[in-house]
Amino acid sequence: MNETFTSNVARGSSLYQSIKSKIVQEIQSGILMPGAMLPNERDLSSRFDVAIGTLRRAVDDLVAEGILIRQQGRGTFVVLQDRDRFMFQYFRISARQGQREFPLVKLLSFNKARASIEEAIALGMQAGQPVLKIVNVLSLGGKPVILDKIAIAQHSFPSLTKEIFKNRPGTIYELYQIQFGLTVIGGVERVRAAAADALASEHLGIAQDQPLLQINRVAHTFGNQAVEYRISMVNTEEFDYVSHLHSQSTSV
Amino acid sequence: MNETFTSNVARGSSLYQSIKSKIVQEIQSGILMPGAMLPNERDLSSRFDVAIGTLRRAVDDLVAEGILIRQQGRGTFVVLQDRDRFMFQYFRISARQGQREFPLVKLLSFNKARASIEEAIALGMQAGQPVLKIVNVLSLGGKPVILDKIAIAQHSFPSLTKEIFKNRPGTIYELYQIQFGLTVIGGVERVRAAAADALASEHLGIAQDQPLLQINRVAHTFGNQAVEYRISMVNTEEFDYVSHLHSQSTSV
DNA sequence: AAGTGGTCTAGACCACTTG
DNA sequence: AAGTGGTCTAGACCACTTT
Repeated sequence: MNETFTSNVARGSSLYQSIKSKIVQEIQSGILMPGAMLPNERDLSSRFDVAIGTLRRAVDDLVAEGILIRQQGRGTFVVLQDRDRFMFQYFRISARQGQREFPLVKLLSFNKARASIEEAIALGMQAGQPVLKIVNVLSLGGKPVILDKIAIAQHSFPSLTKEIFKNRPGTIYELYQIQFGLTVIGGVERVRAAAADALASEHLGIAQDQPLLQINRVAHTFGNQAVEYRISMVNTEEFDYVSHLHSQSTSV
Repeated sequence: MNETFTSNVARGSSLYQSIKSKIVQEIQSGILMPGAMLPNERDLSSRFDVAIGTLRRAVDDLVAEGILIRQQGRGTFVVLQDRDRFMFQYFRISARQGQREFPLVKLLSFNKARASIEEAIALGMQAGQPVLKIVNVLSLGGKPVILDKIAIAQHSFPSLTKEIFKNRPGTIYELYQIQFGLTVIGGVERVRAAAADALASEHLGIAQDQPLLQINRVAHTFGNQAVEYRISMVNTEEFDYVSHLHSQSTSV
């Protein structure tokens, strides 16, 4: 009944899967910018030549995956990596007693270097290729609590300079998304305990060998492609890493 | 058009929400036992007097929440807290190099005690009320890696003895579910770094003051009611706590 | 009032699993 | 072959937000 579709052999095999892929492609290609509103569901369903229920099924999935956001009465939008998103999805450090708080981020260093084996594996590249290495200190309640060491492949961020990074108006992931077209849609974190090294000791104002939480995060964009490798050292004297146990799904 | 419904003023306000509640009630009341197969969707939709799409929407939600599981061609089942479920949802410790592995659990102690303030807050009870305190050592690859200290309210597990606990055929959550009708459906974990104390040092075979990962978990059943408070001390020399960052939902 | 997403219906047909 | 869940249709009407 549908002779006009072009390539329904996208992902999985069902119709709504292929519509998901088409919407994602429009985001990746820049047709749908971060924060942009999608056409309404009736229009979208007729444009894709499917029933509205099928269109909604596709959008349901993308909302569940954190790629789109629906607001009844207003519209459906491409997710923006703003502060709210950051706090909701990517910042799990929370005061043991008291409110959740947005951290103050201070740049310590911004360097070009060659990827170590560990970084190369995490970022899916060859060891020795150029990476940008950034170190930040994050403060909560006025005190330095987290030391973040970020590694990103230089070829993904060709024009990024220390000044651009430092003067970004929003979050780091917002910079990736708006300036470089790389939308972070998820990540995997491996958490362990480690003794504070000299750098952490100095910038977090703690004794060397104090137990810290080490979080190794690989953040990825569509197609499970790695965007950033980040090692966070967290002083958990007054803060916890909070995680919710629920039945996962994972896809895209 | 529907004059036979009894109490659609259950949760939220929509029809599918009230059907969710009815199914959950049948699980809680024991009409639907863990592992049991639900009637097929056509029967269920006519029993609840709704369209099949509405019935499916309700079941969709319960599947996403980890309460039901669908298997195409076979049926829909009440989730059983077996080993697969445990590994999938509740055991996030993974070897840094190598396969994920089911731990060998060894009982260290099983005692009756009075709830500390911390335990009382976690379990939603009064400090000083009776709790059961259980200590386990979990081994991976033949070596002791995790020390688990469990606290549960005695009034929720009236007939539980050391022998019953020790001789359980399956997982701990399976015991809670089948013997005591308490289905764990989720939990919140607060993770931090801590130095090994004497008990951890002794049973994990490590130096005192070695950095360990401490995981404080409150596991809950329907209605966000706390079932268990568990503190895990993990030797992360060879293992990580693995967590996936995705857009959460949370409900029930 | 107009425009958006949210709920619900009443089917048809497809894909998968099992006896 | 019979039974299960999965996909898809083509609407109607409700709830919410904005102008």
